[in-house]
Amino acid sequence: MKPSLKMVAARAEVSPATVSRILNGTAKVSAEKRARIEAAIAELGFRPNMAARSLAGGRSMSIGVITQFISSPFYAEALKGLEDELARQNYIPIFMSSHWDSAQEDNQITRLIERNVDGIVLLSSQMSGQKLFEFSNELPIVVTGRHFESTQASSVNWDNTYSGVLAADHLLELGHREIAVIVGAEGHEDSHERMQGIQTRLKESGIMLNANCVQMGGYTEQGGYEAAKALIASGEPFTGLIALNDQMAIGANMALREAGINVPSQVSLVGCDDIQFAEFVDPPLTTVHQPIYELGEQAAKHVLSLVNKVRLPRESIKLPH
Amino acid sequence: MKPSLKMVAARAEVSPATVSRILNGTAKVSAEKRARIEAAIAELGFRPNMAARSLAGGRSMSIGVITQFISSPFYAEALKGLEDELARQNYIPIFMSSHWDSAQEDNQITRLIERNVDGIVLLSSQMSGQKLFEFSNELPIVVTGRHFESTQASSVNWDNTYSGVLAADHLLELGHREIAVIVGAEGHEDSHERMQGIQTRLKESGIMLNANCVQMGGYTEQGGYEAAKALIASGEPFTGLIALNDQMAIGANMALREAGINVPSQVSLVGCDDIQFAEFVDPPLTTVHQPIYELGEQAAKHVLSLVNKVRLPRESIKLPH
DNA sequence: ACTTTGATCGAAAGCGCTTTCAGAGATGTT
DNA sequence: AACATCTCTGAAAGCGCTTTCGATCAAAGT
Repeated sequence: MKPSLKMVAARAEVSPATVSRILNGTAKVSAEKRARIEAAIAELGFRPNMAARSLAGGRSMSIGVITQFISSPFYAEALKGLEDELARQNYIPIFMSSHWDSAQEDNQITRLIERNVDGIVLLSSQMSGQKLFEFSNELPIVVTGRHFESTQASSVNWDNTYSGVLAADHLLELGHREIAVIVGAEGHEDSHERMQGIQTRLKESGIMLNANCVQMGGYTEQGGYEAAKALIASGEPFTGLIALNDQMAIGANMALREAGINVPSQVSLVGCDDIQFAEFVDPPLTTVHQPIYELGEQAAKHVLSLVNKVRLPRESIKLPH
Repeated sequence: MKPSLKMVAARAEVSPATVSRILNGTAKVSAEKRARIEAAIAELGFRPNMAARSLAGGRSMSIGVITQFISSPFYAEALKGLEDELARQNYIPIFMSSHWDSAQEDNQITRLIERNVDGIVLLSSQMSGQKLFEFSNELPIVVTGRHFESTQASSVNWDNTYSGVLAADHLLELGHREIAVIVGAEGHEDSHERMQGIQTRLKESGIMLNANCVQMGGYTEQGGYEAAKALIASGEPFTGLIALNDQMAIGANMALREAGINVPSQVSLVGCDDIQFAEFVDPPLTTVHQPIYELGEQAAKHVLSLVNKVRLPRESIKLPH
């Protein structure tokens, strides 16, 4: 059968406790025994059993990660960042999808807790602050895309306001004065912040955003497509168009093309996020790059710091663009 | 503290064994006790501890899933299919990326075994048949994108030959006689099979594929882009172009556009896979749809059947297009 | 020479479940 | 009425580790 810690101990002629100690580095062991144990481990091909470890030790060396949809192109790089950073510290991520459904999100978190994850990362969670707070009493939580802090929770985010500023600046520099925006969804902090940044800049340039020029696209290609159609149909003139994420920008691009409006000669289009596909759209999408990989990495670092109760600089992290 | 099975037992005034029995449905329990236990579970909000379960019971109710890259747009739907089907049977997937590196793949499998997964699904594994066989002696394995069978392993795949046939037929029906192909990578069964299908059809129409008209694109956008450039540079005339996956087709599309070759009026382009983004390319990509979601679902069904030693129809599954 | 201290290690008690084994009733059989 | 069969249940032994507690022995202090 599979070699167990006990067998290693027997072979190295030490007690199981000592083997455990060198496995975890929890106490000094004489060089001689250490050598014997390491030899035994190698000879037997011993690999500790995580179930037993987590039962006895109380930690599972795994972190739950909840996304809207595992394969969301938007989070692709973030997941990679998470995976890499966790692996570096010998943890594994357990990914789950909530499919934009807050009930499922709840349910998934419960399943993760049941599986003894040591902490949870929520990418763009929809959950109410109240619920979030309750969960954060049970185990360490890190959220992205919104602000949230408590003793067992922190958040990692980009400076969304600034990304709005960048998008607006780009259009202003090109000389556009009639600008339309496709926003995400109601109540999304990041959408709101980006909009904030845009409006600040426009106001500084003496431009007022007409309400007709702001449409909601729900962050999807389809939504962006429809939002752009609505903008065109509204008759409101615009020569610059900002979509608050790339997926909507791609949809909008299609709608513009279908309406016979050329990008970029007639309308300048700016997206946000710089997802992988952005460069393969025709024309390649102008977009505000966000350090997505780093977001994942930071999120990982922060849950682990909470798990290990190591103090990391705490105010919500804001990654630059 | 967290409620344990023992506490439930105490509250319901039965033995822990009986609680376990109703939890697992492993034996009949009188209606009266069942009711008491269920009440106790609800009142205490008891959730079994997976680590303990898997230590005692020998199964972890989790399946390892290895992909090249978790967020690969190609596997997006497959992962969803896996996730859904596993959830239905109360299992969870543990996703890991191998980043196209067979050493990492090895390493990840070891990490999964260490974590007591009950089975493993390999999406487009690069691993040698030998290794695969060794692992399949340790635990149930299902592979996709290649053929592999043993007592503890099976494979799920599409009928790739047929998808090649479909792509070729499409171009032939449009009247094309000069056809070029961008293939995947050396030694990839699926690429090979698709090519097989294409050549069969072309031969039937009396068309010989010139070696210059076949370029390798490594399944990436970038690779497709370069392959198309090479095709154009070769001077070989072609009016129909098949890329053996959509990502390469998207790259090829860019190269054609840059070369001033219009799609579809000058060259008809056909992709393969029907990934999410295919419809947002300009022009929307013609592609051979593959039931990717179903692939994931089937893969899940098959590992679980191996895990539970239930016999499912075994010859490798071939899903239609 | 005798107590203190410190370092290294083993015994043993769990962690929260599952599962075998056998006992106790209930039911059926001759 | 006596015996064989079932059905339901509890006691108890682990599953493979971690961790506390105290023992042991060498070095150090007085």
